[in-house]
Amino acid sequence: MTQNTEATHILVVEDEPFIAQDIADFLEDAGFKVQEVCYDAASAEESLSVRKPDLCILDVNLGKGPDGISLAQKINQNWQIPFIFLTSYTDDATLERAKATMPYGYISKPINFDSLKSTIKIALHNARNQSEPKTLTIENINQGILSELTAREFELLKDIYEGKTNRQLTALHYISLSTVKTHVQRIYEKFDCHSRSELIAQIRKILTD
Amino acid sequence: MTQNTEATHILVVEDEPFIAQDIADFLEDAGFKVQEVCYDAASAEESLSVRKPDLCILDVNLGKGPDGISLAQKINQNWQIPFIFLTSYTDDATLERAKATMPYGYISKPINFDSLKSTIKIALHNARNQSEPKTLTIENINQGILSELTAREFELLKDIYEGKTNRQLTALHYISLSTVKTHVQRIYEKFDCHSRSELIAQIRKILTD
DNA sequence: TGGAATATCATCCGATCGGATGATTTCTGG
DNA sequence: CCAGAAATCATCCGATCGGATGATATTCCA
Repeated sequence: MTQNTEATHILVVEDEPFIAQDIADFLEDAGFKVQEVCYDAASAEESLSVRKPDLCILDVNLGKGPDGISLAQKINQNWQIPFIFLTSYTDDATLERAKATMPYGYISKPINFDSLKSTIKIALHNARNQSEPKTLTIENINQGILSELTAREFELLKDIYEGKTNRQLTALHYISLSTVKTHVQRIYEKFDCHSRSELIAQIRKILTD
Repeated sequence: MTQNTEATHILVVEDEPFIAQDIADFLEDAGFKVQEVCYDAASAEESLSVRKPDLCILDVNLGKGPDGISLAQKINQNWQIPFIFLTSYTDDATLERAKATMPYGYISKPINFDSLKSTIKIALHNARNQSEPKTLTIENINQGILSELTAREFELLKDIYEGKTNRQLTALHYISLSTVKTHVQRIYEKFDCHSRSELIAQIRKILTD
């Protein structure tokens, strides 16, 4: 039950090598795979862009350079990977900044490894069961349909999703009614549907999974 | 910043009186209001039904009687209050059960009060910023529109939201096309809109706030 | 450079929709 | 019991939509 078919990859970002090694050792013992141990935000970003871990453990304080919180913000922006903060002292101002990044957990030093393990498992579980509603992007839509939408078709799609009529689309996109209709027909084909409301229902389904 | 206009009320459920008192003392020091300290699940339920705290701290093991995890399930079912688990030992089977309740945090004994405080603050923040998408109920809809929908109109509305055409509605609800159209017109009036897709967009707006 | 993909516009037609109006039958609360 | 709300069905009409077909311009990559 602890071991899945695929091991959970964890990225550890901790500037103190002794502590970093302690954590890494514990994680391996607990059955996780440590993707990498990074001692600063820059190398962590490098590691993140190369291969996405399943979870990150971030020390809030990382010596010189960007701290763990700004790294967390980048994770949210670019990779949406769950992360857990680790910190040696907790002043309220820092905590306020940390809260805004919506961490999946928070562990204060000295580390209680029992807490760490549980927090990791719960973070992974919550992340998996979250299924955050996707945003309406052409990538998300194209993954859910037969043939891919073109950029222009997607532009129209966004407005259709907002309830616009064909006539409104002509004004919004400076094209003739004929053109709108042609695009709409192509969109219907790609979604394999036959009305606006059916289309919207399908989009919603794709976005909410 | 730590102190809001209204203090945060916390319910502590912990069967060991010494530890319970430690926690309560710490919470008060940290600026929280301890609503009550309960030594078992039954009295905790009592306290919950009388007055909803802002957060619960639940020991997983509560001696005899229901444990903290089954209490957590009831909280999810009835009150949707964020809670944090507290536990003295962490066996995997228990952790599996705990994960399913989607706790906002997990602290292992011996308690690191710094972690506890941070975890509480983050739990409260996450709970507040969740804004779970409302479900499509007649109550939620009626709160968002001018004149209230009737039960029948709402039944049709649900299918329209799913992308059904008027003709499909006749089959689904065993009524004539005329009747469907009359209902649909009433719905449009109440939403102050003029097409299906506009209606759907408005519903989505109401549900996602 | 030349074809494929994309974006644009047009015409025609039947289906469906949106809207107005009016009528009958329950159902329900005072 | 009665008035009003709710649900049902009908007819008529113009607007819009969905679908088919065909044409031209632009862009972009091989």
